[in-house]
Amino acid sequence: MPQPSDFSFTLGTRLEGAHGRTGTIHTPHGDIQTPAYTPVGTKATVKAVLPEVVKDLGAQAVLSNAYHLYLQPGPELLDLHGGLGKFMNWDGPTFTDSGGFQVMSLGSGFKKVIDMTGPEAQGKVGSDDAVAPGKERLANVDDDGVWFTSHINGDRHQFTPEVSMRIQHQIGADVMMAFDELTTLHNSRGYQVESLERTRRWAQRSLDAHAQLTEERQHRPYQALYGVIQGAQYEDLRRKACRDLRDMRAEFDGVEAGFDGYGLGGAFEKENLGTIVGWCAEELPEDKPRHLLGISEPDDLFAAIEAGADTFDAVSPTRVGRTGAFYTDSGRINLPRAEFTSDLSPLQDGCDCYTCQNYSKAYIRHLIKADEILSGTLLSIHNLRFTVRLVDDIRQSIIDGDFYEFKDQMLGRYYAKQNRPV
RNA sequence: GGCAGAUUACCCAAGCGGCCAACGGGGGCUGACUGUAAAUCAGCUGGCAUUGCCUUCACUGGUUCGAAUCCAGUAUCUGCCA
Repeated sequence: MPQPSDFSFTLGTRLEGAHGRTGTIHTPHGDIQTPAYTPVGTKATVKAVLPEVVKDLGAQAVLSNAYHLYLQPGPELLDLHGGLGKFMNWDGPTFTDSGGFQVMSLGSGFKKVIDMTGPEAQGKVGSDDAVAPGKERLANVDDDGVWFTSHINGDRHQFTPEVSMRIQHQIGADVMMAFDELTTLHNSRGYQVESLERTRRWAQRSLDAHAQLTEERQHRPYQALYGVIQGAQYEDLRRKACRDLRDMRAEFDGVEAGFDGYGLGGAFEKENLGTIVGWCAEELPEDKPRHLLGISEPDDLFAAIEAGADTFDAVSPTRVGRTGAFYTDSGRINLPRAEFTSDLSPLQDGCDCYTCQNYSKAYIRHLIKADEILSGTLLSIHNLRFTVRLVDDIRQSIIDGDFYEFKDQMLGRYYAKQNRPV
């Protein structure tokens, strides 16, 4: 019978002088050495990359999205396949996001665009006027849940914590996220307070629904549930959110249990990302994993790992790759630039990825210019490998005791863009 | 040989007397992208300069206060008729 104890976290090496640590997450589909970056495969595919390649480049897990898979092809089909992993031919651990991100990206995230045309930013984003009136919000929040208008066919769907949990159970990922509301940096403190209270109630409902579904679906391996912490940039709200979720309990077959881990959510400003993660690390239990949602830029990874985050997902490596840019130790670079027209060198000298082992900048640039889809594949592979390797190296530096030296060296080079020959 | 119609910036193409350095594509250049409505999106693309100025719409000449737009001639191209 599946039970919360089927999922666990073992602490490894602690980072001196901070909350950072290494560890191992044990899931029914294998272990994850942390810290770890997990590629995003929203619709049960890491866009443009074969799952075997994702595995070969060192990714330990992938994260998909409940909202997108609910709309298409429907969670029943994944259940029929025996879960997300079997469905997409990924035999390692899997995560799903709850659909909480879409509350923002299809709802208030749109408001952000409108806000930018306001007095403060007037004249800076001329196109928003043209775009804004024609678009409508595709997500509307109330206390019970969120009404989504499908971007695929316009159908209306209500997402509630219970709906999200049912869908995530059907999808069958090893780690699920509680249904939350993601706010933006543009929301007022008043709205953040209101939203956080809603997210707290949704977390309890998610946990209750999860306990019930775990009982109902005993033929499946145990699926872990992370509570998602919001609270924007406010210390009191973040700390309260952590304590609330830390103490939350539900009854699993007569046994009380809480969340199996925690998702750190919200829109972050780079300057205070580490600080916010640090507040959370102080409040959250040390023996539960902490997943920072949607973050993967090198400086953010260092800051968040140092402050105590264990796993990360973000679309950046794949999206940036599909849209023509690549990561290097010296910063992110747009490959379509004319200077690379006949550059026969790999994206990054010394990179061990499949792309760099076999292709030149000039070739991949040609693919982009010629509109060939292989460019997206090759750049995604490189960017994923870059990010996975960076986090692996950070993990090793914690074990070796030279995290801070590695951080200074890496970030010094990465952000010294102005010194880069162009 | 006759008749008709074309000629616009790198390419295609709108414009048919002033609001035109000239719509829109393509191409080119640059930038953005962090729980993916994203193989997407944005800006620039005659020259020079801080509002502005200068040289352009095949060429030459005219009409007009004012022409890419009207007239005449020239060149080239395309149809149709011999």
